[in-house]
Amino acid sequence: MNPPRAQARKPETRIQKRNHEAILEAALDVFSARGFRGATVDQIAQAAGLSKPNLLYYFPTKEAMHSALLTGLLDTWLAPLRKLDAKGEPITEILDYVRRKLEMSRQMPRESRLFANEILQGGPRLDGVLEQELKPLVDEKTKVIRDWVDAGRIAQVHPYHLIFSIWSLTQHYADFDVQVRTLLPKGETDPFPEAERYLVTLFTRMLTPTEA
Amino acid sequence: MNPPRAQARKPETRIQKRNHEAILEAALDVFSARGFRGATVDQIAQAAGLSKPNLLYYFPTKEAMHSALLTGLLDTWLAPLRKLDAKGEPITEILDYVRRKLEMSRQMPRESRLFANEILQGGPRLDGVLEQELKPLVDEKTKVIRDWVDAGRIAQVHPYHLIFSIWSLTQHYADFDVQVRTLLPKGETDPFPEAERYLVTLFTRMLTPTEA
DNA sequence: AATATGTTTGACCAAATGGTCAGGATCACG
DNA sequence: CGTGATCCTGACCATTTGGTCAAACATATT
Repeated sequence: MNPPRAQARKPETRIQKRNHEAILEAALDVFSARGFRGATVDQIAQAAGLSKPNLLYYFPTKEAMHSALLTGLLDTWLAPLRKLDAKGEPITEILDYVRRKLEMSRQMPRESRLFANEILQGGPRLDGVLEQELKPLVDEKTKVIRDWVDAGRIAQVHPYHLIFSIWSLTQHYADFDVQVRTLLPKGETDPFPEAERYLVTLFTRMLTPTEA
Repeated sequence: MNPPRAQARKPETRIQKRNHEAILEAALDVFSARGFRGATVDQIAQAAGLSKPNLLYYFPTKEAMHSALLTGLLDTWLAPLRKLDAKGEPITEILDYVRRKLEMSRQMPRESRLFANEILQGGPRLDGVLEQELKPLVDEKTKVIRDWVDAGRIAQVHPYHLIFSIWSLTQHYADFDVQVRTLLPKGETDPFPEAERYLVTLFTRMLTPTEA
């Protein structure tokens, strides 16, 4: 009778699971393409193949869909950084991180745009997430990088800006996809192989310690 | 009697000029912060200190304000790239371009976000601009870079991806400002000085030809 | 089969929003 | 100072949109 809320943790029925997923999938499509305010519940409903009231049976509000997406995807989104291993070989670790992040831009451009849309507008619906989820992780990993620098295993770099640069360069290929594809010469239909080569070169040159 | 359209090119009165400017200024504020769909004419009116009908006296539609902004700002936005001089010293030229672009992110974050918002959503309101304005300029400048590479004056790099990387890295500090400021340690209130140092290092290492 | 529980929807509502309009206020200028 | 052009606004309108609800429909359980 009552909409299935996330509190009582009743075992989900098959229908619930199916529709829940269909809605989030559709919502990701629409939100990432038009932003929160630009998306309408009707559009999401149509994309999900359900009626509008039916969506609001599963999610109390449009906000709830958006927020379910954001929090649900955050872990996936941060997984590559989590894998950065203090015990690994520094340059390999960082290059692997770059590759994984670029791969995410290729495979999950909608997720990238969802976050981009949100942060662009000051992250009103992200609020605590940055402080509470992202910052601790970044603080931890910048420390790892700082140690590598101090040990002379990679060149002198500002750890935070290194991470920003990895994010910016990799996500660019998802977020600004239209622009990239418009500007690239006709022949190159898929920007990613070349992008990977470029970024690997860039970070190799940036991080390899100079003789002296 | 009739709203001042951009056709007859009548000499603008003082009032027209003042209000036109106030509206565009307000519109930039609101559009850049909330996106096209997220902005309301009322918000812009309030920000401009004018009444809603009065805005629509100067601009026929909300779209018209947005499009006036986009086309009006495009030249400013591309100016730094235009200045890239084929006759200059390659690395200096490129580093100067990076600095100018970063400076624009610092001084004109709203403009950066306006374009970002637009391109993120596939640039529905940008349409021909990318093809007709941006592409020719980029094609021209990538040619310059390619010549530098061929002459061995800078290291081997993919010219288009070099430009993408400059855009992405510099605009990141405007577009993702909230994130950058949230993550940076408390002490560093202004990310830009450190960002400049980081980017200059990065592109120096990236572009300096290797001995051999 | 009866009943309870879960799912779906057409019809509807209130608020927000882009835009209009008739008329009033103000300004430029002869 | 009078008159036509420009500028401005309150009131209004049509549409869109997030959300509600009662009732119908489906499914599981006994």
